[in-house]
Amino acid sequence: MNVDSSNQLDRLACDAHSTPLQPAHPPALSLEKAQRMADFFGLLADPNRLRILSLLATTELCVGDLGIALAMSDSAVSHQLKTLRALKLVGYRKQGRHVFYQLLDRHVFDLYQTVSEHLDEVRE
Amino acid sequence: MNVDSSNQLDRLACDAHSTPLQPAHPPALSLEKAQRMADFFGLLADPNRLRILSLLATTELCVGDLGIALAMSDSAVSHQLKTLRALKLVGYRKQGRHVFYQLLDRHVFDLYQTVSEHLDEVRE
DNA sequence: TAAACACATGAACATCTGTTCATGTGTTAT
DNA sequence: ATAACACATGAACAGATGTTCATGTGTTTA
Repeated sequence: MNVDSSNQLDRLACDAHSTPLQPAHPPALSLEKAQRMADFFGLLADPNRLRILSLLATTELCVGDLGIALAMSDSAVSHQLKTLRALKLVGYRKQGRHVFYQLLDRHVFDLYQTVSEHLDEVRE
Repeated sequence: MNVDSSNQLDRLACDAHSTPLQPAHPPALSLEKAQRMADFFGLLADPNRLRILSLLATTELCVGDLGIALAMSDSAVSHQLKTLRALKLVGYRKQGRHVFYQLLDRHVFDLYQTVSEHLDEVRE
């Protein structure tokens, strides 16, 4: 185990001046989990991805329809859907030459709505 | 009102082939609101910002302590706190030459926890 | 079979983002 | 007053991200 006296938590500069702290700081998030959470939030950090999700929350749609409804190129839509697919947020169903996408994870839509309401409240 | 026959929603290509759709698609999110939501999620899309928030959720801390606990430079921490301050997610209190930051918006921490649990579930 | 269609995908490119580095402001200690 | 400290901030640079463009795959129509 690591008993290096230069351990970072040993030299918290402000403890003497501030509110008493826990004996040891909970080491926040591990970098690894913080990174996974950041990646997840990053998925929702694009207006076009949010708009795609908001449409799919209402009904199943194919790539072309999404492109038209959102004024995006088919290619751009397809790239975004690939991202959403990789994270298992949307599923798809092939029918002839069309591919219909659906929202897989309602959980995501809950987040979406929570933030939507939050923004309506603060209205900074 | 707009009755332009080239209206995008008039020429949805796949409607005839797919599940019946609403008479008119809800136009998803407006680009403007989608952008505001994306900006908000973008705030949470950085591992170091999440770790800062997770520490501040436990206790008030000054810039230097955050830097040490997270192994970040004071400058990097300060830049991130500036971002969080701008969005009114954290507040601060000056005491001597220290500046103590607190979490202002518990709402954000709820989101943080929701996603944390979500990731533990799916574990892709 | 050939052409048109719906979608996927890799590469290139422009933009955004987070860090470092240098410097500035205000406070405390000598 | 001077030096050291705690923090803020602008510029610059590197890495990540989203779009376009060109092209490829599979399906339907003529």
